[in-house]
Amino acid sequence: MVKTAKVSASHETGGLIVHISGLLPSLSPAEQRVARLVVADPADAARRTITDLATAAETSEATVIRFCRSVGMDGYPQLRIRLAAEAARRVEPPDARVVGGDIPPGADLAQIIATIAFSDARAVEETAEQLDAAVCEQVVEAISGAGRVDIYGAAASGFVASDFQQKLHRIGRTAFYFPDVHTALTSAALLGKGDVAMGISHTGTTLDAIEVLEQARARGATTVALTNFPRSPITDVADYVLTTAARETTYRSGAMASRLAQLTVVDCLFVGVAARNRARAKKALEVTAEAVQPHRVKGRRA
Amino acid sequence: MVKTAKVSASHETGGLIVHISGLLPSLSPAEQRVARLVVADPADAARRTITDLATAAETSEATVIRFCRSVGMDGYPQLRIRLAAEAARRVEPPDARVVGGDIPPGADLAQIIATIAFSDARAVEETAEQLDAAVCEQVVEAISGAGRVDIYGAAASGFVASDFQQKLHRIGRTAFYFPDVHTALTSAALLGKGDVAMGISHTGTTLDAIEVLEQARARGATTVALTNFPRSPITDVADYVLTTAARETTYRSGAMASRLAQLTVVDCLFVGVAARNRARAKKALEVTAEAVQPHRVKGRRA
DNA sequence: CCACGGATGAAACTTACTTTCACGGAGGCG
DNA sequence: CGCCTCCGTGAAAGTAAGTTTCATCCGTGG
Repeated sequence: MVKTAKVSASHETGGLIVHISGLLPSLSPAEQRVARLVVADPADAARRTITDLATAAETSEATVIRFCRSVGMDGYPQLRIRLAAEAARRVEPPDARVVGGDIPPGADLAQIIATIAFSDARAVEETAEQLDAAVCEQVVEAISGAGRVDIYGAAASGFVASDFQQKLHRIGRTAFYFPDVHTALTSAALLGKGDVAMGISHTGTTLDAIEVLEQARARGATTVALTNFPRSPITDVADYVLTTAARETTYRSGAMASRLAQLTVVDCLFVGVAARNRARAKKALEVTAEAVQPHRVKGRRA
Repeated sequence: MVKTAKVSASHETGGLIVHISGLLPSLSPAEQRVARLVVADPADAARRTITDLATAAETSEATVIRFCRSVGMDGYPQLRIRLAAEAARRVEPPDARVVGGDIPPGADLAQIIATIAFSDARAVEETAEQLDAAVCEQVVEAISGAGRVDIYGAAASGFVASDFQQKLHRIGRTAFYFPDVHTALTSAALLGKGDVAMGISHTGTTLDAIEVLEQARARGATTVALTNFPRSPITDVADYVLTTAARETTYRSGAMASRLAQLTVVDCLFVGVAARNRARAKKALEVTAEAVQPHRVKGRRA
């Protein structure tokens, strides 16, 4: 558990708002009220005094301080300053009404496209911003040295898991993805020291993924979690925690932005692993590309 | 105090640093020392407490307050916040070397992350920009009215296809995805007028996808292609062509940005379809979300 | 039903910020 | 030449903001 402790130290710059929204579910009700105010209008919050903000959130100053600590700040003044900085950096979204998070009932397709692209792109950028390079590095190292890598994810996260599996496989690393929990658990039971198990769950509450990591950990394997919520249950069973920064809107079950954010992280890990052994990875990619050549139409593409 | 009065009105936003340097000569010696510190490193000044800054400027807190008033602020906290905001606005452009597209051999993970995030986010944004809303609208309409939707994609595009299938399924539309060409062809043969077949291929040269669309078209189904290359072979067999805008870099076989771009398009179509029948889609999402509830850890994510 | 633990706000407390005021030195005037 | 005035200055008092402590409340599980 010690190694994950330092994860919190990352967030030195940027992504504070997203970071807060990520922590939101893990906060107590009163703190959530504060968090919502802050997220809704960071610039405004930065202008307020602690008493003022406490009143606005219908709570006490003490709770506001607790909130500050919960999101990793020393105290209120620091939060204020970080919020001011964050707010200043903010790019004005194309259409405030649309981008507010939700898609209005009467929206036409052009609006929908703008909204989605905005939140998708933001998720990717913000995820990268708050990603802890040190933790990534360790995960890359673990994967590079692993005899075997098991990846698990359900539903939408399953695609991501599967995508990562395919990528690793293509550069010659032994990786598995099992859509079925039972098979995954069986496989996890066969992992050992030096192997890696990775669980992907946006909410971090998917029982199946947690079980798989637990099993893998019990066998001595290194466990990695990829989730949007830094304090969700899955992080309890992970040696390394990688977080995404997606604020899903309505249709959240559609898991749109979160999925892109997860893929971004996967890309980073993939390139990291590939970069560790450029020659071998490059060779593997060329060979695999050749293999599918007969399935392509020759000639123009422009 | 009269001299400073008029200054306060202007400079509501931005240019604070410049403003201060302009006023510098008109300030008293002790205030100038404060001003110089502030101008030299606004971000650092924002971090300091008033006592701290006073000590650093070898003066008293009172002078710092006077300085605040001299430059038109209400008090120290306001100055702090404005400085933080100002400092944050100075965005340093991402490392050109990294962002150029390719990843240099000696790159560390932080660089890799920045590069990937940049190209991924760009792909998403640019794809949305060039996406033809009218074509999307027609595709959405076709899918909404379809008795059945067959989606085909190979390898990386297969994930996207599968993702789309799952999404449509979740909102109650009959959609299929077959990882196997043979099965896909068989299925395509059973399509008819009013049905939709969608082929996803980054290069637009994947034979399998083309064959599936050809088959579907021959049966009277509406065919849709999703590709990065607007004039690639697959577009010849498609009634509607949707394009992505991803410029893949090295490791292109890794299909990173292209995949995100494809997913963005899929998201747009999905939301478009869902928006056509909000009530039904919402209901379906709720029901499906409930269905997996037992597989989640209960309680808040602490 | 009780014991427990977490969440919460009131109040005590500390620190940061602001104001007041007295000192000292520069310049002006008698 | 000396006194008077005014401005800049920091010490110290005063006020407001932020922080800690602790008693209470409420839901949970034994």
